Parts: sequence; C-alpha cells; structure tokens
Amino acid sequence: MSAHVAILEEFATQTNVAARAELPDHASRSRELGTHEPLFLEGDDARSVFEILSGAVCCFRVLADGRRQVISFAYPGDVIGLEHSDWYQYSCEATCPSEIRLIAKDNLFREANMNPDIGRRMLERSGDQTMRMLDHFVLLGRKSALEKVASFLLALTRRHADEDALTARITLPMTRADIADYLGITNETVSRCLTKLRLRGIIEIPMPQTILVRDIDALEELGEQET
Amino acid sequence: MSAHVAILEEFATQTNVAARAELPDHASRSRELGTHEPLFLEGDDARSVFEILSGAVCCFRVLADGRRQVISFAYPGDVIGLEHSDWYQYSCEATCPSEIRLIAKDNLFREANMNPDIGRRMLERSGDQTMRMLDHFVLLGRKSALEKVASFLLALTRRHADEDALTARITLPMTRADIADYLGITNETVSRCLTKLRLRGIIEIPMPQTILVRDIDALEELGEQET
DNA sequence: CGTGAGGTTGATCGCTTTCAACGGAGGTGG
DNA sequence: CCACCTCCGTTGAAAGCGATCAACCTCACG
Repeated sequence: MSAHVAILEEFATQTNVAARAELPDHASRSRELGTHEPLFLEGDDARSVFEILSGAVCCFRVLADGRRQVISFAYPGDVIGLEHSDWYQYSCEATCPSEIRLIAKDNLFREANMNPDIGRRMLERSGDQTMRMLDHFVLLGRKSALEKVASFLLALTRRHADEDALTARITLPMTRADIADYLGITNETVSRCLTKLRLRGIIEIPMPQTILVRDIDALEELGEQET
Repeated sequence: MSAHVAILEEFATQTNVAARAELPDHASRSRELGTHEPLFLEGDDARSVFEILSGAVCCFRVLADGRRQVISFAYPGDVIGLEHSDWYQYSCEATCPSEIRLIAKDNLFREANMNPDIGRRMLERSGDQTMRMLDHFVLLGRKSALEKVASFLLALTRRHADEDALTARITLPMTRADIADYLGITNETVSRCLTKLRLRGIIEIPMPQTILVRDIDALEELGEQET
C-alpha cells in the first residue's frame, strides 16, 4: 500500500457523507438525473463514487412509515459515496435536474495512486466534514424552527453567495419539503419561517427558489448560537 | 508511511466520536473522574486519546444560552478523541464516577506502527460508527419522544444486556438530563416516556438507574422504524 | 387549456415544553 | 446522630410551538 492510497483512504473514511474535491478526469462517465430521480438507494452495492457536476442531490434515510431525514445536500464540486462500506447506507436522489460524474472506486484509488496531489487535495477539503455533522446534531436536537431555517440560509450564504456583494443572493436547488426533511420540520413550517424572516426585513424572496439576504447580522444572531 | 499507520489513521478519521477498540497497554496513564467532571473541553489541544475503563462519559456541544446536545455516550472499552483534528471539536465529561486511560496520540501511532493487529482491530470495530451517526440523525429529526426513548433503551439493551437472560437488565450510568440532551428532548419528557413504557408493561424500573426490559418486541416496534 | 406539483397561508390540534411542587437519596456540618 | 441542603427523579397544570388538515395560488408542462 503506497502513501498516496493511504491518504486517499484516510479521506474516504473521514468524509462520511459529502465532501468537496477535484477528482481526476479519467476513468469516469457521467449521467443526467431529473428531479427526484434516485442516484442510488440504501443497500445498493457501493461500487461507485459520485461527483456533482451541476444541480444538486440529497442523501437521506426513510422510516417504515415514510418519514424521511435528509442527511446532507451535495452541490457541484462535492463528492459522495466515499464511505468505507460495501453498500450504501443511505439513499441519494437529485433535488433538481443534475449532472453527475460516476467514478468506479477501483479506478479512483488507482488514479490517486498515480497522482498524490489528488489524495492530498481531497484530504485538505475534508477537514470540516466532521464539524458539519456535529453542527447538524445540535441543529436537529436543540434549535427552534426559526433558528434551523436561519442556520440553513446562513450555511448556504457562506458557501454559495458572492462574498463581494452587499446583498447575498442564494439559489435554493431543492424544494421546501427537501429543506424540511433536512431540518427535521415540515414544509409548511419552512414556508412560515421564511415568511417570518421576510416580514422582518432579513431576507427577500423574489422567486421561491431565490433568496436575497438583506441583513446577514440578524441572520447570524438567529442561527449562530454556538459558543 | 507504513501500511500499519495508514490503517490506523483510516480508523481515526472514520471514527468520528467514539469507537470500541483494544489499545496497547504501554505508554499510557489513567485518571479518575467524578460525576460531571470534564475530561476535556471543546477547543482544547487534542494531544490525547482516551479509553473508558469504567463508568461512562458523554461528548457534547453547548449553545451560547446553555442548550446542550449530547453527541454520544462512551462506555468501558470505547475510545474517544481519535478525530483527525488538532483540537477537540466537542466537550467531554463523566456521567458517573469513571476511570479513564489517557494515551498520547504520538505514542498510540507509534504502537500501531509496531503492531499492525492494533490498527486492524480498531478498523474492524469502527465499521458501524458512521451508521450509528446516521441513525442518530433520523432519531433527532424524525422520531417522537416515545420513539426516541424506546430507541435509546433498545440500543443500550443490545449493547450491554445479557443476551441469554429472558429479561434484559440495563443500567443507566447517566442522569435523565444527560439522556434528554442526547435525544433532543427535556428530562421531564424522558421521565414521562419511561413512565409510559412502565405502565404499558414494557419495562420495569426497580431503581431509577436500572431498567428491566420485559417486552423487547414492543420496544422494537416503538423504536425500530427503519426500513 | 387542463393538470399536477410546489408554495403559501389559515385554523385547529396535540405533543412537548415550561413552570411548579414534591419526595427520596446522599453528603455535610452542627 | 440528626438536621439540613442539594441534586435527581417524578408528576401535575398550563402554555406554546410546530404539526396537521385544508384551501388557494402560481407556474411548468403536456
């Protein structure tokens, strides 16, 4: 086992659900997914790793009666399915029309073996993954609905918005129900919280999928209760 | 980097919060903790790894206003602090009088380097860690209070109870408040749910810290909604 | 142009929280 | 040795927040 593979495997295990990385272009093929089309299902053989090229996907689990918990969203540049398990432990589907690159796990490890920079870049990008999962535990267990929605918008803003712009514009590539299942609330409550934030002048919603953040400080005060 | 170290690091990153393992006896010292005495705090330099010898500890995060979310409990045989981070990303304290073995990270990696079995054993034991975190996301986001308590008792039963006994006896080495912060509810609600289970004849509570599981099937029906 | 999915809003219900009181166990000091 | 105190667990009453049920709207699409 070479050091390069070691680094890559380290990355693979640390990255529990989704991580950003630049993967090699070789030995992969891509696939188009429509909204709500599954990429893989819980229990499937975990032979591939997936890089989101465009659109977005969500990883989730469902209970017997249909209740669903979204574990994470993945956006362009993110990679999912890197867990060290022989079968996927959650399902994954597109939340909007998306383009996904499939990479055979075998090929990926071979690539990384030849190019140490790949593993290194992946490792660098994965440092905050565990922390994000801890944040999500706190969010699910201890935050109110309004705080959950504020935290979600805040995270999206920091990740996707133009940092130069005075007013951050974020696009929601998923439905209210997807957001609700991620935050552990209902889609109606998501809607009501967004309206509440809008009426307080903290955000604007020119289109259902577009949010303008007018008062990032107020959003932080609501969503950022961390010590 | 040798293959042994690679496996150990792999383990360290996959094991986000707590994992079972047998660590080498050398190069370590032990420490006694009283109830609610901290083992380390979020932000401390992560120089050591800890093995629970007796008692129990909980890993948790707190919000600015004091709301607390317990990430995981660790019992004798469990190891915590193996994350690949320079500082602890959560706090940890004893939930009852406990004995902890401290292991310098440097020494641990050196040990594993000399004895590949150590890394291999740790890796074997860590396979279910990610799945447990996924289960906990579902529990926090989508289960009712009664289902949460049932799931918690079920997990404890499977982990600690005599498998031969007709009636499983489990000991709770933590307070109701600790359980509540783990399940994302209040201690009063934990109490009420335990009472409800008792009145239904599913469990007995001879002492506050002792639970007898009388009807494991009913407990599974309540707590085990997974598909 | 009809249809269905997604989003918003309203009204009501109910579960969980909050506030409060009480009892028991354990520890401390008079 | 006992009084006292604090922590923990339980239970009750009331309030509140989010869920549920339902109606209506817009928009994309066939």
